[in-house]
Amino acid sequence: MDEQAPWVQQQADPLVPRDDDLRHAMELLFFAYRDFTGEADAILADYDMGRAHHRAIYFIGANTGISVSELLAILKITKQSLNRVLSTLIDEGYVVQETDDGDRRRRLMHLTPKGRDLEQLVTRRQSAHIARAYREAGLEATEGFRRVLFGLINEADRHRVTPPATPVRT
Amino acid sequence: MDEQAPWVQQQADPLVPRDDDLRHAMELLFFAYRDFTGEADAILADYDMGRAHHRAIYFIGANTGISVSELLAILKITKQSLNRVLSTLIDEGYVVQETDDGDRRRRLMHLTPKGRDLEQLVTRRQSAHIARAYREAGLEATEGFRRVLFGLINEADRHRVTPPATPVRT
DNA sequence: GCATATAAGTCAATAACACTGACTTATTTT
DNA sequence: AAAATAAGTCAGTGTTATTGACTTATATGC
Repeated sequence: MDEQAPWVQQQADPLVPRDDDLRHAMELLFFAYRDFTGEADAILADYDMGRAHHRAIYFIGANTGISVSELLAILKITKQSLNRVLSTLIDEGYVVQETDDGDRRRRLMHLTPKGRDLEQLVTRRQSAHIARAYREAGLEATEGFRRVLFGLINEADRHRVTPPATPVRT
Repeated sequence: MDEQAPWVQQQADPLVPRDDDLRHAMELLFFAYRDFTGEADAILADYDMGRAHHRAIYFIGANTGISVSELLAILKITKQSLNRVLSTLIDEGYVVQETDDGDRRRRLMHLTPKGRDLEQLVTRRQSAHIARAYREAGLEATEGFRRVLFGLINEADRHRVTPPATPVRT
């Protein structure tokens, strides 16, 4: 008796989304994310890197001076997984680490010019993808897109999203 | 000479999104997708399955009678990758294949009751996640969410998204 | 009927990305 | 001085994906 009878399943209240609307949302998320990341993956493959390298480069670029533990909290992977990626990026001169003067246990990371170049190459390509979708959907739709996605993020992690300099609307 | 001078970078035209708005969108996608899929991954781990198994179960459930090649086109993975996952699902009784009477080369797949149960267990949990975000964002925002995500999908694949029975608005 | 194309399945080898658990080193905090 | 924290490292493992070659069965075009 887990199933609802079909004649009461379709809710009149628009604040209670129907099952097929929720399925639709899940599929949109899957396909959009698949195509969005596929673009970056293709570029990174030319550099013998994968998605994990891109994520590290992106978030170090977006958070200059980030520590290893902060980056781990963003990526939600283990230290060992990050280490493999980070070692490569440091060895090949995309990222540098510097000891924090305030707390000498911490290693603050930033991109080298080479790292910045690669980050921008990928980010620009992905930006163009998003910019097109934004233009086609219209300004109001982009605000809704942000609101829903923000709501999908665990509350504890919402503060990690870097907000735009000036909000488009409140 | 790839960079724009900073004093012309901020566009007045709202249809040309700013760089920081696009970065914001990319981060929202990353965090939202991470937390959205994390939920399903956690459930599937109890069944010794991963994300790939879930995707297969989901799309077979959503497209009863789908062929192997159609499923490959949705997942955009190789036949070999799918085969490993599919073999497990068939061996353990979540999925069955039947030869298509019209074209006997094709194997049409559908979920068993056991498969349907698992699919619904995961889908319901994820639905609750989305339903909450939808409710919090409001009806208008959900429409924007859909419009932008749809625009992020490669045009050639947009027809693969199962639309809701009745569109919420046009 | 034969050649070609398509759908599915299979083999072997490989790589990217992730995991667990245990442990060391340096540094800061209590 | 003891405990906690940040980073790094070691060994072993698993999932998801890849490429390339190949087989089988069936359908289609000529």
